Parts: sequence; structure tokens; C-alpha cells
Amino acid sequence: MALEQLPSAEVSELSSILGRDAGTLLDPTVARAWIAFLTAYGRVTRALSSELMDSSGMSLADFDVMAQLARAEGYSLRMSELADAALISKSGLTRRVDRLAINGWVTRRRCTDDGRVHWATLTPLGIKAFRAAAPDHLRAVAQRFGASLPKGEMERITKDFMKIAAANAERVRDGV
Amino acid sequence: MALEQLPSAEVSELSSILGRDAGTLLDPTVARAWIAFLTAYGRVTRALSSELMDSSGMSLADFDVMAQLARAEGYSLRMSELADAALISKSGLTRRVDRLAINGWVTRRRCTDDGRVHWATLTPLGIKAFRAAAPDHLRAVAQRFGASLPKGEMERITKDFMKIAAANAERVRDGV
DNA sequence: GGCAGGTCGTTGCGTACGCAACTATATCCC
DNA sequence: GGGATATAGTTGCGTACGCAACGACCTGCC
Repeated sequence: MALEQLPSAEVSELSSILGRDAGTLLDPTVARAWIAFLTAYGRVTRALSSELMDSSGMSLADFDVMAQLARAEGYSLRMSELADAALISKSGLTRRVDRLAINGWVTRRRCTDDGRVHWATLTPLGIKAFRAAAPDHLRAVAQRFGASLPKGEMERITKDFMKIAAANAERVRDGV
Repeated sequence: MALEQLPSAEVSELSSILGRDAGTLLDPTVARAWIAFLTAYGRVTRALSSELMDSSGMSLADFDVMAQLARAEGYSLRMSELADAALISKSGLTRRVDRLAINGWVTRRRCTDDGRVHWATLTPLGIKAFRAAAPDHLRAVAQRFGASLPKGEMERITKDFMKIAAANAERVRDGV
């Protein structure tokens, strides 16, 4: 996932090890895009993650979960909905919510209608923490991710990503 | 990071908790793109990762490291170059190479010119394993990531990602 | 030569994750 | 009603990661 030396070079060098039909295996156009995509993801999230941790003591994963709850009806979601939304396994979410609960940011309570279901809810303290953390983080997203491209291009790639996401929308494995 | 329900809805709901200046914190255009980006990344890599593991017993991370070596001069890179290229910490790479070495896919040898440096090298067995794993994986990348967009669009977003990556190119933290 | 300061890689440690197995509920169907 | 089946969430376990501290080595300066 190196960059700076252009992906085009990377891909053509790869062909030598894969043999002359490498080109038929992976369209170089796709390969370049894929490498650039991974690189951009890695760099941006790495930077955002450490900035967020420094400024709020919150991991990117925590922020994500709290953001999901923040915009949910009654600041609440079922555990499984939340896991799904946060692209995390059920067990991963159980522990993440454990940690958030220790901070007093989230509570968990059993659903009265369906005893299997548990609702995770953002507490007032959690709302406050989220409100405090969000501005800096969102600014950082805007700067690291948003500042490089003009608005029209942002809108284009949003559609592109949504297509890609939709094409890969099978449920997360875990319990499947 | 849910999707299907459009990001636009997500963002506007977020505004309610952040207050009426939420819009100034994060341009909704950027927010939508960011959410779509994270979702696409999560879904695609999750799927690719388990497919690759099933077909080759190799993690996505392993593949990445081996791909870096596969296209390097003499199938070799210094540990630190490799860590940098693979967007992983130095300690993470040490262990990753340990594991690859156990499989006999990679060797490590000390540099004669500079005793601090170690070269990681893909073994013939490693080359073979990489050659065996690559076709299926590359096909999967093409299908999951490449199939949703026309070629021209791929080229556009490659440039976009490269801009974003370049704008976030500070060295990985670890030893900084 | 030898010590100060930097670089490269490894190791100790804490943490986070996913899968599979499990518990507890709920539902279906007889 | 009650057993078979499915679903929600948790727990045991193995694994992977990053940071900080460290050891080995190099380089520059006296």
C-alpha cells in the first residue's frame, strides 16, 4: 500500500510475478483504485484515530458507536442493530458497550417486550461527551478527508461508495 | 455507519444533537462521503478478508505484505520500509513477519552493511503461495470493488484517493 | 578511541477483535 | 401446552495490534 511512487508502477511490477495474464486477473485500473483506496483509508483513519484519542480519550470505534446512538430515536438502539450499524461483530459490540458503560456514557437495559433484546442508550453524560468530542473530530474529518476534493467530486464519490457498499451488503458473518 | 437508509438522513439527524451549528462543523457533503467511504471500506474488506482466508489460509494483512515483497527488487525490503508500505507499526510487522516465516514464506536476514537493518525476503515457497493466492483474491477485488463502477469513474476516484492519501502522508507514528 | 545521540528492530504489556459455543428467551406447530 | 427451532446477546478462547521501553548498532564529534 505504499504510495508516492505511483500505483501504476506497483501494478505493472506485480505483473512480473503473476505472469503475463496478470492483466486479465485484475484490471490495472481497478488495482490502482484499490491500492489508492486502501492507502487513503489507512492514513486518514490512523491520523483521525490518534487525534480523537488525544483530544477526547475516545477511540474512533467509540465515537462511531456513540454517533449511531446519538442520531437514533431516543438515543437508543438494540445491540444487534448497533453492531450492524457499526460494522462490528456481536461479541465486539458487547465489549465495546461494556467499556462505554464503565465511562457512564451508555446504559444497557433489557427490553420488556422481548427478553432477548437489550437496548443500548446514550446517557446524558454520554451525550455531553459526544457533543464535546464531535466538533474537533468533525473538523478533522473535514480537513483530512474533505479538504482535498471539490464539493462536486465529493458528491460523485459518495454515490460511488454507496454503490460499492450496496453491492457488498451481505450481513456481517458472526452469527450467520 | 449504517447505509441503505441514506447518509443524508443520518447527517441531518446528527445535527439535532450537535446543535444548529453542526452544519458549520462538517459540511454535509463531506459527512455523507465519509460515512459512505467507511461503510464501503468495512464491507468490502470484511468480505475479501474472509474469502481470502478460506481460499488460501492467508489474512488480508499477510497478502498485503507479500504483495509488497513480490514487487520489490529481489523480493526483499527492509523491515521498516515494509512496515511503512503496509501501513503497520514496526512491532506489528515484526510479528507479522514472524508468522510468515513460520510458514516458510518469508525469511529475515541481517544486513551486512548496516547491522541494524534486517531484510525480509519472499522465499520461493512464498512466491508460490502468493502466486496461488493472488488470482482468486484479485478476482474478488475486481468483483467487489471494481464491478460497481465504470472504468472512467475508477480512474477519477483513483486520482481522488491519491490526493487524499498524499494530503495525509505524515509518517506513521510508532517511533516518531 | 570513546561517548552522545540517532536509527532499526524486538519485546513486554495492555487492549481489542472475531469465531464458536453457550444461555436465555421467543416463536412455531402439533 | 410443550417440544423443536430460531434469535439476541454474552462468554471462552485464540489472535493481532500499537505503544513504550529496550538493546543493538551506526555516526559524528571531541
